[in-house]
Amino acid sequence: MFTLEQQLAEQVKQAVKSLYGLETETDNVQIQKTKQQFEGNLTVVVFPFVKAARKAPQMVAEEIGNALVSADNDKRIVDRFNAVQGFLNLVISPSYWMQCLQDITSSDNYGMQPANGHLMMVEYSSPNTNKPLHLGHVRNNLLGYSIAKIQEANGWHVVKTNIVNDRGIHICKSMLAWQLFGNGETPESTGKKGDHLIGDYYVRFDIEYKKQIKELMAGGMDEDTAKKGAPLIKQAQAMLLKWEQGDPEVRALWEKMNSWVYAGFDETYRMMGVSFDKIYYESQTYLEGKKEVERGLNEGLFYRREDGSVWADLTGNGLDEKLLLRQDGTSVYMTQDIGTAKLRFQDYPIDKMVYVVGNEQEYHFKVLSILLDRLGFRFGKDLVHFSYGMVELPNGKMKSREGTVVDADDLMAQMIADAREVSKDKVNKIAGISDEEAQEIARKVGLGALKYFILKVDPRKNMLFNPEESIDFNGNTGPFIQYTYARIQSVLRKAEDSITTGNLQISNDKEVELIQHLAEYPHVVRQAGQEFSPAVIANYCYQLACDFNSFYHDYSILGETDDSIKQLRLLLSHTVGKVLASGMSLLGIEMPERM
RNA sequence: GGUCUGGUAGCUCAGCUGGAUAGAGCAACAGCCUUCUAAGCUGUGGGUCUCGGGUUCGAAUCCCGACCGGAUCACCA
Repeated sequence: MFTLEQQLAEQVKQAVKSLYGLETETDNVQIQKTKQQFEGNLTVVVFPFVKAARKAPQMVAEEIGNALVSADNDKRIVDRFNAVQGFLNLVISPSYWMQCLQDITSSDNYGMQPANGHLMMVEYSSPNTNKPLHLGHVRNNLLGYSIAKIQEANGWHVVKTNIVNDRGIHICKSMLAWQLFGNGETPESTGKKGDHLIGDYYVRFDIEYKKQIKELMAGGMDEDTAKKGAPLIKQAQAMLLKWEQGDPEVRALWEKMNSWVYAGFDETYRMMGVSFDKIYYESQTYLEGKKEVERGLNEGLFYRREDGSVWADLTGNGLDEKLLLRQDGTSVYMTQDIGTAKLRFQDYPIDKMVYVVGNEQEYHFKVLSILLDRLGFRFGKDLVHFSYGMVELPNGKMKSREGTVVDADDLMAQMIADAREVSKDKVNKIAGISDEEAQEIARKVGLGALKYFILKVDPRKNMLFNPEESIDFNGNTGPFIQYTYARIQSVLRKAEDSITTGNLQISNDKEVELIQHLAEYPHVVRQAGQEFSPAVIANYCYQLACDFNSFYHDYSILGETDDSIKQLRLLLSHTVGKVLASGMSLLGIEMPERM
């Protein structure tokens, strides 16, 4: 099936050929949506043909317009036109639009591409196990989940994965602080989520550590020596060493504390509505990475310095030299990522690997790509680093240690509470609704507001979040779109017995605009996939909801007396609801049936 | 300093593969509920698209330069 644009482009191509003898490609025919202030649905820009025609733009537009209008009956889709300078505004015939609406309505999985037989793995979230998730992770999780959904819609078989950074000095710090100051506290004994409890001890470590540094410096030591020599950091490093040696006591403590954290993360993920098909743990992949580095060393791809550390020379790639193994033989971030990549490609027939990681790590992924390629992994060269921007607060970046982080659990709870509060102001809305249902609606709306707020902005750009100002529920927001959907469902519920399969009749421009908008959905999904941009979907849904609300305000659906007009409006409303729900689901946003 | 990236209304953001008079939301102001859900609709005000050159029929959009901001260039992750 050809799109309207494709059909028109073909016709313009023919017209230009017969009128001016100019051979052109349909790709060169510029067609855009007609601006609001002119009559028409689509506009052909005729400037490119002016030269060959040797006529004024206005004249060229009119000649092409006439050719389109006088096309054979079976091909004729242009009802009439108007030409404004070099712009040929086309009014598409109502019969085309009605057929279009019916095609959209009757298609299953409208906007979704058929399976392409390829597997894409999307890595996102990737938390450290020493503190709870914050707003930065929220953006990562929402983007990762949405990208996975969008690529699925574009025909990929997607495997969502998570690499948990469960080992290293950071978790040892929490473990040590808990051992020293914890008095055996547990999530059960404190009523705290496990990740928050561990986070508290991570902070506690830092406080005690700073105290020691201060004391040492008061005793005349310089700062650097104090930082390196403080007993606490020595103890933490000793603990890490024991961990690497497999010391049973340390391992047992580590297992216990990580299990608390995972229970906490699970709860956060569940509330956020994200999930994974396969989770990797760095404690299980870093050794594989070391093996690969050793192999590379033996094959002469890397080199060892005198101090025993192992490096990759990337100067030939325009980069620097990169450390792969420390002089004590322990692995670094890069080593682990190599190991993780290897295991993943052993586990799955991956055609495309996507890493959803902040733009601060662009250098890292550039290097990873080169190293994997050098090690002979065919997937290395074209791995995708989906690099997104930071979430900034009014006074800059979030800093864990300065207590300026916005906690993910708190934020979601706050959003839901706000949504509950807002709905209380809406009296006489939904009579006789149960408490549970009201809470469920508040959950969808609160989370919808948060998710939309984050996903509507271009992922590549940094975005600002002001904790002082609550996230809106009016205007260009998730709840606005959810509300539009709920309204539609309300109408459809009431219309249930008056839906027939009678004739359809278009009766105004707003209906046409809506159909035209609906027809763009598959293209929007494709574009979002190509650009890795949930924002494209979000903006589309907003526009569609705007158009529908305007239509809804101006015309009665159930009150329409002409049955064929009423049937068209019902069908149109139904389909708008369907597409809105589909689009929002690609953002991981649920739609309430009423609100 | 090298590399990457951004600068559009008071604020948050669209638009950026060149097209008509640059769009939304929030905030401000003024209207619209005995009628399908007012979390809605309509209107008013608000802009040297950072600045300067260039490319062309046409530039917020492409190119060059400047200024300002952010990221990165760790034996951190």
